[in-house]
Amino acid sequence: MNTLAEENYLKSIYHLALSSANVSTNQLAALLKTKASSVTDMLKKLADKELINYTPYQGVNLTAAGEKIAVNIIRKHRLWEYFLVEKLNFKWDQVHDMAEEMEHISSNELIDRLDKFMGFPKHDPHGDPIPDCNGLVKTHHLEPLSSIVPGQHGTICGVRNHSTMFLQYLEKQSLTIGKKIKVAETIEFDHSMILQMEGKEIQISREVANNLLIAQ
Amino acid sequence: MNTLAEENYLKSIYHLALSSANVSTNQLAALLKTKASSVTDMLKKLADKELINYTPYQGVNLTAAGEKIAVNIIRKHRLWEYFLVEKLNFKWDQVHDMAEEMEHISSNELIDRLDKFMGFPKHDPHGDPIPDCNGLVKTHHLEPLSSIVPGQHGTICGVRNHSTMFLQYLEKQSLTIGKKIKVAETIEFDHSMILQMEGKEIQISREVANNLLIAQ
DNA sequence: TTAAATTTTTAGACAAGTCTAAATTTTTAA
DNA sequence: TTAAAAATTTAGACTTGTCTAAAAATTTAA
Repeated sequence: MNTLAEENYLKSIYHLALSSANVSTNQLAALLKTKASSVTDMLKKLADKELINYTPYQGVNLTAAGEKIAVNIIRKHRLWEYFLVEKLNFKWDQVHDMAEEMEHISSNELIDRLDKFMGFPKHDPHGDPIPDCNGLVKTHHLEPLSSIVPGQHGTICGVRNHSTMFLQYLEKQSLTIGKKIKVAETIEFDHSMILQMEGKEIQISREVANNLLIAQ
Repeated sequence: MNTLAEENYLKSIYHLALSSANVSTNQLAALLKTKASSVTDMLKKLADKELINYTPYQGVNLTAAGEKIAVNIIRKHRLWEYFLVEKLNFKWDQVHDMAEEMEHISSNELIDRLDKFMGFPKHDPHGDPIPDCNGLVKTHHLEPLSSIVPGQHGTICGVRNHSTMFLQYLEKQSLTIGKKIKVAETIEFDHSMILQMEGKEIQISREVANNLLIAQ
C-alpha cells in the first residue's frame, strides 16, 4: 500500500482542498510542519503514483484515487476518535494525537466492524461527519456562529479549530456539540457576542464565535 | 520513543529468549525475515541505547529497560487481539496481523483504558497471558498435550504455533481454548493420540499434540 | 587439533524521507 | 512593465533501515 508519509500528505491535501481549490506547496509545508523542498519531493512521488495532479509552481489537487485514500484515512481517524470518547471515556480534547496514529491501521475489515460495533455513528466527537464505508461524506452546511444575527436560535454542531486549548475552553463554558443557543446581542465595538444557553448568559469573543459552527 | 523497527527487534528478542538464554543473530534474522547483517546493525543501535546486552558473536539478551519495552508491546498486542475477538467478533486466526500494527500505538493511557473497558482479561484469544499495566506477566506452566499420558484429563489452555493454518484446523476440530479433554490412547507407531472431548473421540497427530498446551 | 562448515560482522551501496542553500519561477507593487 | 519579494524547485547531503558480497570469528567433525 502507501507509506505513512504518503498517507499524511494525501490527508493534508484533502483538508486544505476544502477551502482552496489548488493546494500550494507552502500550505502543505506549514500544515505538515516540514520544509517546502520536502513537500516538492513528495508531490513528485504522489504524482508519479497518479494520486495527485501536480503542475510545478501551480499547486496540487487530488485525483479520484488519491481522494479515495484520503477519505478512507479520515474515516478511520474519526471512527477511532468516536471510539476513544464513547467507549474509553476520553475527553474530546484528548483524542486527536491518538487517532493520528490509529488512522494508519490498514485493515478496512477492522474499521467496518468497529463502525458496526459503535452503531454507525454519523459524526465524530468534534461534530465532523464520518465518511461511510463507500467513502461517502455527508458534508452538512454549517454557519460560523459569528454570522448568526441577534434573535436567531441555533445548535452547536461543529468546531473550526481543533486545538486542545480551544476545546478545553469550550468544555469549560459548556459550549459543546448539540447545545442549543440563542444569540442575544452582538457588541459592535469588538464583535463579541452575548448568548443565551440553558437559561444562562455567556459572553464570547469574535474569535470564539468564528470557530463555532451552527446549524439553524 | 523508539522506532517501529526497534520495537519489533525488542519483541522478537523477548520471544526468542523464552526458549534460549542468549539469542543469536541468525535466529533474529529468521524470525524478522531479514538478513543477518541487518540484524547486526540494529543490535549495535539497541546496545548503544542500553536496551540489550550485546557481545559480538555471542548473541544478545534484553536489559531491564529493553524487557520493559518488549513486555509493554506484548501487552498491547494481546489486549488488541482480545478486543478484536471479543468486541469485533473476529476469529482467533484472523487477528494476528492487525494486532502487529496496533501494538505500536504509543499511548499507555489508551491501552490501560482499553484493558479496563474489557474487564482486565488475563489471557488473549490464543491463551497467552496478558501482562498487567506494571509489566507483570503471569506465565502459567503448561504441558504440551503430547506429554500427557493415557487416562489423564486436562484443559486446552494455549497453543505453541500461532499460524492461521493450525488455528483454523483446531477451530474445525473444536479443539479450542477452555475445552476439557481426556487422553484415551496413544498410538505407538506414529505417536498420534486419541482424545475424548465432549463425549466424542478425536484423533490427532503428534505434531498437533506437540503444539497444544494443557493444564491438568 | 586442524580443516571445513557455519555464523557473524564489516564494508559499501541503496531507497525513503528529510534538510539547507542556491537557483528558478511567479506574484506583487511601484 | 519591470524590479523586488515571495513561492517553489533543484542540488546535494544526511539518517534510518535495509541489502549483497567479502572478511573474520566460531563451531563442528574428521
